[in-house]
Amino acid sequence: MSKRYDQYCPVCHALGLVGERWALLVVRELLRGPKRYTDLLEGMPGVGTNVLAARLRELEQGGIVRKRKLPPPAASTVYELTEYGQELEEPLYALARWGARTLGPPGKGDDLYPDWGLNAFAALLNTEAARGVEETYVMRIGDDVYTVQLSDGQVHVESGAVDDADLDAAMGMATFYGMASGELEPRTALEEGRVELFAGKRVNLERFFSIFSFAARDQVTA
Amino acid sequence: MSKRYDQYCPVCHALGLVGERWALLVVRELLRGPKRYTDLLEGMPGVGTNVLAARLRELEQGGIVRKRKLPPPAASTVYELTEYGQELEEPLYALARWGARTLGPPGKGDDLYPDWGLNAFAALLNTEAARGVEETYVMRIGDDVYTVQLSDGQVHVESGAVDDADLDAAMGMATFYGMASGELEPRTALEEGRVELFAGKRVNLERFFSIFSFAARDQVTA
DNA sequence: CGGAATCCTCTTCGATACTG
DNA sequence: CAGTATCGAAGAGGATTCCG
Repeated sequence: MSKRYDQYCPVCHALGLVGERWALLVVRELLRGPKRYTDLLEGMPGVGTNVLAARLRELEQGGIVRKRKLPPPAASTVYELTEYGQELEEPLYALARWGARTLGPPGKGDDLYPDWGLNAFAALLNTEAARGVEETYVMRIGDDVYTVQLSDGQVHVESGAVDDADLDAAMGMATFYGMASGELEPRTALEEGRVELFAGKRVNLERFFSIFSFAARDQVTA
Repeated sequence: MSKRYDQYCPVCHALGLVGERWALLVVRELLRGPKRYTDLLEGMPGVGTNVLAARLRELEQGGIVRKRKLPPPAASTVYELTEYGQELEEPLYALARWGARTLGPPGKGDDLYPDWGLNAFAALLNTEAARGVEETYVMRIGDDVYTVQLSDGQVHVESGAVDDADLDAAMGMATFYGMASGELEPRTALEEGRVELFAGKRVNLERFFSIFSFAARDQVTA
């Protein structure tokens, strides 16, 4: 059984469900779809198989994660978030934005986890600025390529590029981080040649980073 | 030193700062103002003095908490949140709302922590519904009385009542929880005599709980 | 009396090895 | 592939003690 805080309080209750070490990382891994036990192990370096098993058991008891067996051809068991588990997206992204403010750009030895962008763009989305915007962007960051679609106030992200994007830009990770954090002006980055723009520049970088950032969020929400 | 997750990721970084046991409860305690070491101990039953001291040290190193000495008359040291620590309000409240959905109304043996409402109303605030609203409410819940002022999209809560409220209502905790969660219709609660309305009923309960709730939040944010 | 450091026991973690 | 079993190391919780 997981440790509890003996106090009647929503925060205590929430922490009783997902407050233990590794628990929220399991949620992060599952936010973008079901995964197998082994994939989870791989996505969370250092976890230790027994601890992962224990967390999954606790999360399952808490109604956050569900175990499911895939039909025969690929008869493996996967873990997925329940509806209640999916609702952790907002709190988790809020925490991620907060953390990103002091994270700093990645160094060369830092390992990004695969498909980091799938969560990143969703987390950075400024819902107020995105209202009514119907656009598609291709962002090529380091070795990763993402297509970000904005429609009806919702964001949809997937790996890879599409042809008819309103903006198609390539840059390094540190450059992206700088602009998303507000420390680096898109104009400056362009002048210094740190960003390369491809076909379909109907939308400029300023606009993109006014919608996706973790710096402006405070002013906007406040 | 606190345990870390060896992965370059905002969530990992955030959890490295406030992911350890008791850390977020310290933040909860300090959100509404500075507190002394002993007050913290009291507000977090079960913490153990060494663990609290360790957490405070780690939070101080992380730039989340600051230690300050009060001037001579009451020469005691207090702990307070830094600006960066204050920015945890959004993530923490998001987590609290999520937790509240499965918390259920309090039983008789459950101890509410003192001044729970100061955080609760701020956490439940639906910013979209509050836009442009300039009103003051007095909520008498169980033995606690709070004045909730809405102005300029911001909420201000304090203990006690004022005279010129737009709504002044008294109810039990379970009734309040039911209405805030959306499980209990204010109309029904009134018919059953579970809510008592006092002078100044210019605003009805429906309106109040359309602004303060954790049930409707998902539809609104989505 | 407020603000801790110390000591002790117990649980949990992380790593490796092993099994259906 | 999907875990369980085991073991040393680290951390939590509780009580006591110390310092200003």
